[in-house]
Amino acid sequence: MTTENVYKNISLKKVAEKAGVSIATVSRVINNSPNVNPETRIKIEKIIKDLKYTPNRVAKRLRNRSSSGSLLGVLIPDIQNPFYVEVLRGIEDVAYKNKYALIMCNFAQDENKEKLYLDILQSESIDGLIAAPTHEHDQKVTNLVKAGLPIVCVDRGLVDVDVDVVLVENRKGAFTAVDYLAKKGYKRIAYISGIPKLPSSRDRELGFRDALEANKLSVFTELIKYGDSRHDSGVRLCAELLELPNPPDAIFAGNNLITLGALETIHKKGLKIPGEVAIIGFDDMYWSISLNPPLTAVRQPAYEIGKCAAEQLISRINNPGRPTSSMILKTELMIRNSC
Amino acid sequence: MTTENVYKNISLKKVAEKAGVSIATVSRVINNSPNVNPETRIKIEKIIKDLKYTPNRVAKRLRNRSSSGSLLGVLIPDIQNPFYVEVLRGIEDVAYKNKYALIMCNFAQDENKEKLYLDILQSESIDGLIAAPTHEHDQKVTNLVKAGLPIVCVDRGLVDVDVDVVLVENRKGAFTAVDYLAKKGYKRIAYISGIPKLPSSRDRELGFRDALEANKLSVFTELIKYGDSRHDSGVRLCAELLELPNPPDAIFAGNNLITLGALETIHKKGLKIPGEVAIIGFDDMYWSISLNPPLTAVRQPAYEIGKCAAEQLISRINNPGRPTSSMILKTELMIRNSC
DNA sequence: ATTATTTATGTAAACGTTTTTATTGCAATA
DNA sequence: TATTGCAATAAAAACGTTTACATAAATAAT
Repeated sequence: MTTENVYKNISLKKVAEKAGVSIATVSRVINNSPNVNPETRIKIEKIIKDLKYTPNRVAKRLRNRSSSGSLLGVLIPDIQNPFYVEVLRGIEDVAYKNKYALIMCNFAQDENKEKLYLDILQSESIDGLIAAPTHEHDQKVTNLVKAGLPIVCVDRGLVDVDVDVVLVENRKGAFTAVDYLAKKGYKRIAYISGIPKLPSSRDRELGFRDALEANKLSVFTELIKYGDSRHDSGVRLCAELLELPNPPDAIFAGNNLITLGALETIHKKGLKIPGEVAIIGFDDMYWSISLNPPLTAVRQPAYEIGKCAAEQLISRINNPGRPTSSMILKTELMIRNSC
Repeated sequence: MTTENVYKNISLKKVAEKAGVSIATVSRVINNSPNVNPETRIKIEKIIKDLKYTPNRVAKRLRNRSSSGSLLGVLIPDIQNPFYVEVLRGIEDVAYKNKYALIMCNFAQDENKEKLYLDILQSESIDGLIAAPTHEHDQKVTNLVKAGLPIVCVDRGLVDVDVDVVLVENRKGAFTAVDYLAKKGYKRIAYISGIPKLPSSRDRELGFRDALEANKLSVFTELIKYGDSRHDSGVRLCAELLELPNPPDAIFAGNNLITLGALETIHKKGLKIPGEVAIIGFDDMYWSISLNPPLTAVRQPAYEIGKCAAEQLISRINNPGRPTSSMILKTELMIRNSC
């Protein structure tokens, strides 16, 4: 049933034996505590090298509830979304530099899965967590924050508790995009929203409405569609829009995956972009230029988000007392040919 | 300097106290071992529920070198590559179903980073590893296999040791693609290869050559370019190809990222696809249809690869003695409009 | 010369499990 | 009745660390 690995690492004990010294002393040289005889230190260091000793991170974590340079959790909603992949890259780079390993949890927008993963993370005694919670009132994450686990939220904040957070200017970014559309002369602009309970979706909708108002365009409620932030909902909702008796002349897509889905639908219907319908996306991808047509989109600095979040997290781990901070990063309009 | 989390989980001890019983007994009901009084069991189960006890996975792993349902390592070369993201999804789904958490290690084609990550993984006492090693002779991974750590290789095998492996028919897939090109009448077909020391790159080149030969086309060595499997090399090598005095009329791109890079270059030069230059890719993406033009490509069942690998791994963990197996999955030509 | 302080090291407890071994009480067997 | 066997449980060791405490020797202070 259960198994046994043959391989076994060198432990402190082995090193101590070889050096004719107690494990405490060896531990001290490893964590270079003061008060160890320079000669002893050198001798032990040599043995450590010879034996290729590496400390056991599991034992370390068991002993020290939070041990420096150990394990970070990452809880993301959808690893198929290139945005989160970029965020992950940013996190990973920083984590690696600081000798943290990453437990990756992709909860696929499933709140049950999220809960289970959080249990696992807690039970793995992670040192900190970067999370994009399912929504602003996420109980489980909120509780963890309250319990004192270092946490940084990305893409979406938490409302019932004070927590570090890294976001982008969703409202402003959306405004820029839709304003651009309006200035180009489009009159019937649609919005395909991601999951409406997400603050990012709502903020983008606000930006969308701001821009329509600023340009004295009316908002047509039938042109606002709410989906689930995934590719299929882009496909489906875009079809619904285009089949309207009076379809939109331009579409603002709420995220990456929705944009791709919408493009798919438009192409399937054989419509010309931007001639018959224009499209602008929230979220840029490095291959947006190779899309048909090259996509105009609001770029989120995804890599930066991940990087900042990881830095914030590590800073909090090292200094749990410091006041919480929220970083709001800027977006950028990447103008190409889809509108 | 170091920190202390306030939060602390319920331990076996607490449960045992509450139940007026020894921790051994509690442990027994948890792992439902036989020989525990049904009444005691019920009583303890209730307390476990009341106290919301969850076992500490760290302690578990420390005690049992390999404890069922704990930690798996994933070592992948490039998380920016959508192919690996799909593989990861497959792995993650299976892992989650079996209560394994995943430590994600993205070594970004950097052998040093790979080594460091492997050290970390080992020191985390992972139960098993899914890896796409840097090359067939990867010392570190080879050693781990020899040491008895359950390992499954994906995308690339290991040559100095017997190991489970999940691959696709690279040679045949490449043949199909290039044969398709040839049958369409293209005469000067180029190949942009990924890292040449990877077996997958080499196999795809073999398939490429097979197809040229089968169609009585000559291979022009100046039309075979070797890169590093990344986006930039696609951009660069495609440019080199197109600037040749006698440029190719069709390009077979060795992977995902290369295809995207090549597309970028072709578009920058304002060439018509497939009129002025055709392109066919190895690796399909779910949004290939939205590219300009919709991309014809060889589809690897990436999700399946991940799924199979994870299943193989778990099966090996539960049964370390079983003979190694290699699974070779089929590819599929997705015909669209880029050639 | 005596006491206090510092320095280097060792001992042992603790983290939360699993598991081997030991200890009960009780029924069954002789 | 004495012995054996079994079922249920407890006790304790082990996994590999860190660290508070103890000890001993060496140095400094009185």
